[in-house]
Amino acid sequence: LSAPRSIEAEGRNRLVLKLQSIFSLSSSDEQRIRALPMRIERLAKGRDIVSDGERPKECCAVLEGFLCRYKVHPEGRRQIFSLHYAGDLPDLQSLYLRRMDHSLATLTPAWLGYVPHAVLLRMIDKAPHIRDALWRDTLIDAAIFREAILNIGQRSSYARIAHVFCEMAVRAKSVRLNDGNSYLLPLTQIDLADHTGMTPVHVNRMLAKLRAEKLIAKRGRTLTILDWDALVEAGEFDAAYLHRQLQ
Amino acid sequence: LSAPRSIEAEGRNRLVLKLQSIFSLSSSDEQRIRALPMRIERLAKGRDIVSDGERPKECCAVLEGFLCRYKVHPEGRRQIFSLHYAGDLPDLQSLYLRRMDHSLATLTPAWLGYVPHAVLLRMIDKAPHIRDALWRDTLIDAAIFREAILNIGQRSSYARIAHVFCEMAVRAKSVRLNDGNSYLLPLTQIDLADHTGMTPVHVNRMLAKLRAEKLIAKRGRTLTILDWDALVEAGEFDAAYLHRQLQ
DNA sequence: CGCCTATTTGATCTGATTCAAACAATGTGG
DNA sequence: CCACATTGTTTGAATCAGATCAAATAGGCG
Repeated sequence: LSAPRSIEAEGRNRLVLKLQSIFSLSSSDEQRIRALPMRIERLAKGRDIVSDGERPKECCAVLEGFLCRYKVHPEGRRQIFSLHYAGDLPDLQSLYLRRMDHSLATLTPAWLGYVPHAVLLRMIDKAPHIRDALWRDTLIDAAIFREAILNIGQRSSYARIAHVFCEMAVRAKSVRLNDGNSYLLPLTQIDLADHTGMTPVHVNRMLAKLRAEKLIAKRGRTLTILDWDALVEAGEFDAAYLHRQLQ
Repeated sequence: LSAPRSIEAEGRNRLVLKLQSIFSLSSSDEQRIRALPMRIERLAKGRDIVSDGERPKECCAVLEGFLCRYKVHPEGRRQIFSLHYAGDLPDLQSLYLRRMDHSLATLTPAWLGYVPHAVLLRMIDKAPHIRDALWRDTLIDAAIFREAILNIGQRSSYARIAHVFCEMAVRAKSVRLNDGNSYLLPLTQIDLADHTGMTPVHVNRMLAKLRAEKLIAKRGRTLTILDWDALVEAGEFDAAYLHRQLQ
């Protein structure tokens, strides 16, 4: 059950790609990241990595797979806050917020690299540039949350779906998980519904509309964008909030 | 037009109270905060402090008044992301995200203390504890955004309003802006609508219901909580996400 | 193959929006 | 300090986007 070398290497690559997409890393900082000691583990899909209320002692890096952060509402409904590709550090905030106020789970089988808080704290103490990159990452995280508030609070259900597809297209591209106009988006319609505050039935109908209007195609876990400009317009998408470095 | 000494002193006090509510500050760190050089300014209500797209060179501390962060949706609708009392540093993220992806504005006349980025960067370099406190503050900010996503995405309109009243009660208390069960909440129903993703008309009806059921009373800018337990239940409120230090 | 999980479609219902108008409160200048 | 303008609140009626309920169909996968 130990990780094939290639998975670990590719995961570390995406970690570097992700950070480079939001910050200029020096080559020595890049080396530190590549050398970061990790406990590597595989998790099946639908499993919690950390759960609401826990006090984790490590952060997790996504080496492969697709995760989400979510919280379950008293009446049993799940709200997905954000989605995470390989390269992301989705629970960085646990470094300074001891107790989880939400859960982190796999949406597909995933390979994860666990880094103890103590190790991370030592690294950011020695490499202030990496600290700044990580702080910036958590701030972009917050910007993504703000956009989600706007998405759910103000946009029509049709636009909400289009917006998610635009955002994830940009983020997939940052870590080279796209293939031309196609990219990996292993979300069920139920997941999409939980992310956009809609019902699965209504997601299905809006998806049908997006397909009918030839903006996208979706086959299994692959989403193909057929008309980027039209999708951007439909989702009222402006990538500024993702704060990418000029690429 | 210069700030009365008392307003500045009280504002700095609330800044310290706010940070102490989320972090343990040493007395030397407290002194640094109290001595932080600021350019103090008064702003009328309804004015932008920083606007979407700008590249501010300073952060602002709220010394007195009530602010909101918001973004205007293409069709002209405003989404309010968060509300800010005296003691808050609502645009700390501009330290690491150069370009604003939303706006910050006054909801009441306000006194603000502007601190240049360079000054802040120097301070957090010399006082790593303050840096950690500020990082933690931005992380709690993100937690508040997550809760707003859950609020708008999953809760009924009645619960949404109740939830906002609970959150703001806790936050007002942290900086001593409450008076027993009453606290300052200078929001119009339009502001509340823009914050909760509802229409003003519907906010009005839900407010009437909260009053009819004797959970709250609202007179002008003061909100009085008549039945805290019932309000918490109505809003499905759990303060864990605010990550307050044990008080 | 057969089970389980997801997707699709149709019919009905409802919470919230929209439109409209009256009313109250607040602020401003003469 | 009052007249008037402006902004915010309240109420009613019509309408609609999206939810709910139900059932059929299609895909994965052991």
